[in-house]
Amino acid sequence: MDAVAQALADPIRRDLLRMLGRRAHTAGALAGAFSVSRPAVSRHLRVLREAGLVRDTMRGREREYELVVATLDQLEAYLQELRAPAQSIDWERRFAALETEVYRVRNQRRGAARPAAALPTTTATKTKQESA
Amino acid sequence: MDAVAQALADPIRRDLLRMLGRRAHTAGALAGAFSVSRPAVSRHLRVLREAGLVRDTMRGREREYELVVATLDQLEAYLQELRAPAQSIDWERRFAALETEVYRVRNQRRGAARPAAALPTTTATKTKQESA
DNA sequence: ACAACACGTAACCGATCGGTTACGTGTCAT
DNA sequence: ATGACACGTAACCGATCGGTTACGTGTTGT
Repeated sequence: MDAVAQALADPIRRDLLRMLGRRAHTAGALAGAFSVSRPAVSRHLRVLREAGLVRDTMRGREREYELVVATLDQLEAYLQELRAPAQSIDWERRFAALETEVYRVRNQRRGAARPAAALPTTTATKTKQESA
Repeated sequence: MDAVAQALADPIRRDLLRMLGRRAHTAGALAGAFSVSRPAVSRHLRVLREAGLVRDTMRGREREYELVVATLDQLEAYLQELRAPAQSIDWERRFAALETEVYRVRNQRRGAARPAAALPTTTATKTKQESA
C-alpha cells in the first residue's frame, strides 16, 4: 500500500490516473497532455506501474497504458478504517444490508410485474440470488 | 488535496492517523508509540495538521491531537472518480435511491409488518473485498 | 536498407524529505 | 523560585524526488 499512497502523492500522477480512468492511452498521448517533458511522464508512468496502479501493453511501436482499479482497494479500506471509529457511518455495510433487503423483498413477492426502479448493477454485481 | 495525499504517503503518518481514529492522543503518547525520535513525530504531526487531517488542543502542558475525518472527502471523491470509467458512481445518490425504495416497498405491504427478521449480513457484506 | 518514430533509460542537478541532536518556551509540582 | 516535564523549532545531513538533456532500442513506412 505504501507504493500506492506514494504514487498518489504527485498531482501529475493523479491526473495520469484520471485520464486512464476514462480510457486507455498510449504513452505518447499521456506525455502530450502535460507540460513536463516526455521522459518525466515516462518515469511517472513507471512509478504507477510499479505500484500496480497501471498495466501496459505493447502495441506495435506504441505502448498502451490502462488503469488497474483493484489496486486502490487497500487504500480505500484504510480510509474507511479511519472513518469507522470516528463517525461509524460505514456506508458499505449499510448499503450492502439495504441491498440484500431489497432483493429479499423483491424475491418474496415474485410474480408481481413491478420491476421496482432499476437497481444500479455497476458495482454491486456480486449479489447472489438469495431467498432467506 | 495535494497536501492530504502527500501526508498519507508516509507510513508513520498513516499509523498516526490510525491511532487518532480510535481516540484522541497527546503528542507524547503518539511519539512514544513509534521507534523514531520525538521531534520526528512532532514534525509528522505538523504535516498532518497543515494538511487539515488533525486538529490540536492545548491541555495544560500537554497537547491533544484529534482526527479530522472530513478532510478525507476530496481524496475519496477522487478515488471514486477513478473507479467510474464513464460517469461517477455517486454512492450517496445510489444509497438514497435504494433507501427510499426499501421504505416504499415496505410501506406498500403494510399489514404484514415484518421487521425483516434481522437483515442477513451473510450475503452482501463482502461485496467490495473480492475485487483484489 | 534507412530514416523517422515511439518509446524507455542513464546521467546529472536542485529541491524536498525524514531523521537526529541541540535548544527554547510554557506549565506543573514543590 | 526552581527544577522537571511536555512540547515545538532550528540546524544539519544523507537519501530520495522530480525535472531536464542525451542516448539506446525496437518498429514502421518507403
